[in-house]
Amino acid sequence: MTIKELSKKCGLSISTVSKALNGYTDISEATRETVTKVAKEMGYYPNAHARALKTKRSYNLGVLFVDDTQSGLTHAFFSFVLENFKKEAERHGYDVTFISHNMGETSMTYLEHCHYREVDGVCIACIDFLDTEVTQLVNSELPIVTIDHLFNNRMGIQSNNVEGIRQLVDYIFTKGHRKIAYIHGPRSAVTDMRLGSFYRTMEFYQVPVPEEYIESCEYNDPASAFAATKKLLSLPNRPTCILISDDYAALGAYEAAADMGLQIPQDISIAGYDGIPMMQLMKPRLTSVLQDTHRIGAEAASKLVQLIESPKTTIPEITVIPCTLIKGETIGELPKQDHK
Amino acid sequence: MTIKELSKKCGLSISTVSKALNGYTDISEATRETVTKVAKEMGYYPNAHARALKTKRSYNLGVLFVDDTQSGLTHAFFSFVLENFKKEAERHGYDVTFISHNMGETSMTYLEHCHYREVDGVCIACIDFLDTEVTQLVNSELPIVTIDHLFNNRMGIQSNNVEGIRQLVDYIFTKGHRKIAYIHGPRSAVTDMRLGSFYRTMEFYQVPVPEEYIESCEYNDPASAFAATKKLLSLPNRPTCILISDDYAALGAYEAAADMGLQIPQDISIAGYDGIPMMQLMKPRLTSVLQDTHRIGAEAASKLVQLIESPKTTIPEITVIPCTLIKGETIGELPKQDHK
DNA sequence: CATCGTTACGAAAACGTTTCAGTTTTTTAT
DNA sequence: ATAAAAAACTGAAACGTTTTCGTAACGATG
Repeated sequence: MTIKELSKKCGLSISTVSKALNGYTDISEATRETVTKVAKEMGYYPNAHARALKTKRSYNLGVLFVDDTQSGLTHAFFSFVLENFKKEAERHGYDVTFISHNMGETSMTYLEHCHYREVDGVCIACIDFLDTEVTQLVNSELPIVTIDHLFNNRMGIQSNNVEGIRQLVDYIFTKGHRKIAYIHGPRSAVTDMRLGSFYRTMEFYQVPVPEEYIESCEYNDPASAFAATKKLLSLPNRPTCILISDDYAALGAYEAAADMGLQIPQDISIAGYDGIPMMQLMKPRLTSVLQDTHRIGAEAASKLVQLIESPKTTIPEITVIPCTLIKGETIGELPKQDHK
Repeated sequence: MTIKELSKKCGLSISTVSKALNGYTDISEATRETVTKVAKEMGYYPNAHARALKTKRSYNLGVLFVDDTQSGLTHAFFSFVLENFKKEAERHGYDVTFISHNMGETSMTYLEHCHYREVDGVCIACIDFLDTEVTQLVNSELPIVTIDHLFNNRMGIQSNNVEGIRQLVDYIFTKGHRKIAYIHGPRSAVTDMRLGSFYRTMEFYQVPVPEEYIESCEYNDPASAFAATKKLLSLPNRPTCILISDDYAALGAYEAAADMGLQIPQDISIAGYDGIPMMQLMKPRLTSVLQDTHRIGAEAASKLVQLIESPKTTIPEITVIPCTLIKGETIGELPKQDHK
């Protein structure tokens, strides 16, 4: 079912049919109607490749997503962002192509893959943003939106990490905790914001943070969080509350506590970050900061589409998505005398 | 960077360059070498759309995946299958495109989407296989592989559900349980196999299954499993062990038990199905049947590629993937006198 | 009636490839 | 040295679109 056959059925030329379908104004309403009608009847859709070849628009959005734990689509948090990105992209008529650098035998750079598939734009998330291949991509002429990292003069979507941590620490304070440890993820823009917000909030409350209360683990990796939690729990001056890099990693903290015979939240309080649904089904329900994966994904997609479809009138901007505290059940209330 | 520019650099015609890159034999080794060398230097890759237009091969595999809970990429089990499918597809030089029926304003059928993007083949998983749009796709001329459902004369990948349930029930029997209930998923090929295997195994042990021990819930839906579990636990003649449709739904059973003040596995035993990693981090670790998501995804991709690349010599066959019992900690040992 | 403006349509080039059917060059055989 | 065969290369069409430019038809205008 090509446009040629369709035009034959309509008794019109190829160009007329094409124009009728693409909203050109030099087509009478009558013929436009018949064309669209016949097209619908025959289930005609313009071939995406032919169209892409001619117009340089593939209606494909690239997604670059490479996490340390190699979880890919199974990522406990980002799979939600991706799902919503995909849904919004489809709403705008775009399909999604995952960008990688090993296609068959030959390996290509991310940028080469983008050119090869002629994606109209790229969403970059959860990756080592300092990787040379990534910066090569960012420095290209392609429309780009990044999630959780900002590049100069590029669209960026950011969850409000500063506010998230602040709310979380605030809440923990109201529960009477002062000895608060933080197991943060590897150095990155996100980690810096959260850790910075943690320090500033603690400073605001004029509570010093002992150096040994700051540990690190991999994101999305319960095993490394398990190790870090055990380390903190073995400290002579043990913290009463531990913040963990993310919800999924927090599973390692549950395990570490159980391993040392400690009850959550009676003996030790913990909190995660992300607010993934599954952790709200745990006993006890994890205290966390809910990131709005729907808005993050959808905004990323719609901003990217906007950038593609109206490059002139669209200026790169950063969009901050608010997050919400989930109180959960893993922060215990400390007796009054322990309050400062 | 088009083939035209490349040919100019090489001082050869377009056709020669094309043939040199595509392994034609009427090209001297010398020129082939220079062409490949220059191509690599310049980072040349043939434009995927132009190539697809000409060759009718897009090197894109469609994935059709629509679950009841609308979880999409976030599906606790299938995201693993998809991730492995994608990895294997990429190894063969194929990208993955998700097939849906709402692209922009216009809605197209699954088959139309496939034609529109000219995917070379489709993997169908976790969907209502009786949907007319799905059968339309299955009856098309496209290479197709299905996961967990078999169509006549089509490639199929199947996890060994019969054996999985058998092993699980066997194990539960050795722990002394006789009053075993099953919360199965909605009617489907998979459900039929598992439920059938459950009945047959129980029959083998000559243990009758009371009708009220069979409940149902949605797959991947803790809420509905919660409800079904509560129902079973409220029975006058309460079962000692409950099988749940899948691991993620089993979270609902943990909750139902806690809700009724019952300890797992002391007061009630439960088991899931799938063996998703997260449930092995729960306390207590869920007893389950581990499906080999790696092999399921990878086999689906490689069989599909085989079907695409050697249609003559490839005959549709069903591939059965073995699964493994995960003993976990959620099946309690019943005292001897309770044994039959 | 000639001219002009509109309106509606069509011819053809172009996008970047692959591939068929030549054509030129080189090698081999006589 | 010449013809034939083989090897190496090239021209051009084709894939299914979009889009520029041209033109036919037609009513309106002077």
